[in-house]
Amino acid sequence: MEQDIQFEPTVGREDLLIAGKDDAFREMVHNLLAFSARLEQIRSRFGAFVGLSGVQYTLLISIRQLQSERGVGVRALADHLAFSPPFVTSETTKLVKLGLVTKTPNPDDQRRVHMRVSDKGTALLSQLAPVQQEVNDLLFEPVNAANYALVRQLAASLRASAEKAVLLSDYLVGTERSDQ
Amino acid sequence: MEQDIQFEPTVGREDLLIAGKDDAFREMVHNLLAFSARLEQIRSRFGAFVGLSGVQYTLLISIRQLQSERGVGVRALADHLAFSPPFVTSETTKLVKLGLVTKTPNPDDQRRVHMRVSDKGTALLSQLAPVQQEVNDLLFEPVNAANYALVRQLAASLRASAEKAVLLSDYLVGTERSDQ
DNA sequence: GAACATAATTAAGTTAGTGAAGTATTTTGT
DNA sequence: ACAAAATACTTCACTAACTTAATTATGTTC
Repeated sequence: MEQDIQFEPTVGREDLLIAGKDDAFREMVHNLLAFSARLEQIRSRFGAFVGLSGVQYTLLISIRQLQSERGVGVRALADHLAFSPPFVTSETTKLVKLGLVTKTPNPDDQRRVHMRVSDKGTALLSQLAPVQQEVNDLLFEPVNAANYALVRQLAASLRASAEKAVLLSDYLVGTERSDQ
Repeated sequence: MEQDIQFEPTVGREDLLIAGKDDAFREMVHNLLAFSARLEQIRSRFGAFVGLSGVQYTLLISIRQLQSERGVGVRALADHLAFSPPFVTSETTKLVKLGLVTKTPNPDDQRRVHMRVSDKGTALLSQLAPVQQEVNDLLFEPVNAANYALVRQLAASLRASAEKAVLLSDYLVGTERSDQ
């Protein structure tokens, strides 16, 4: 009987196939997809709590995360979140107008800008902290002392491999698509 | 010295704090965020490869995933992906017009609709399979035979806990926000 | 069988997000 | 030294993504 194979497998590596089928893999991807949709919903709620859109909230915490001593640039932030630079400019400008973020020119390169979360922005985020605690405690309930290190390591390496996968998919779509 | 604490921790559970700080947790969240942004980029590429938008591609594979013998309804699909039902209606109607999806009325309840991926849709997806294989192999490179079961289990339980966390955040934003 | 609830759609609008072009600055090659 | 090319950000003009509100049709309840 050959009819077992319903679809072409969407993954090739033997490690990720079970009895030659990708059902388990697909279910995993589908769960990750749903998880990621929920993360976005939650970010919208967090934003709403402090009067921001979900994206603005995401930008704010990403600036906080990426800002070094000096600050983070528009391009770096856009790349991180997979937004276009103009979009980052326009949304962060709103955050500046709200007084939550500062933009200062990079003294070494006047083209660049350094964005940082202002004191007011930090205050706003700390006002949100109790809500985040409650929600995050529940959201990451499956993560515990026993698997925390592993999950963190996994998150970091998946992020890295995903960056490579984007480049590969860009290449594949760019080339193979052209001869259609 | 008390100055060690820069920000209010964004998570409460002891398991997820290291020396009372949430730095590692925040980095993990930030990595998951970046990962999820890359997933979306990749879905756009997959879509582009077969002439669909990223969302349309996502809808197509989600229909395939959720369709039982009968098919999946608009509401169920909307909930799964956190879209509004009208949006699902309009985008899936496009897929129907492209012949990739079928919509048939539920015989038991004439209000409902059963969506299924058509043969043409299945063919389109299997045409994409080789690209998916290459990209997915790289994307999930950190997942291997040793940790596959665990990662799958984690994906499933995180999805479930995220669903609860959305409800909680809805509640918290709804209530605590009102007295501002 | 009237009142209510639910599923999907249509219509109308907003917001999110992009590409193209522009400005200012820095880098490169000669 | 300085024109040419490259880079960082912005402004502008627009498209696509997505939502809320109202509509239609069917099903449920008492």
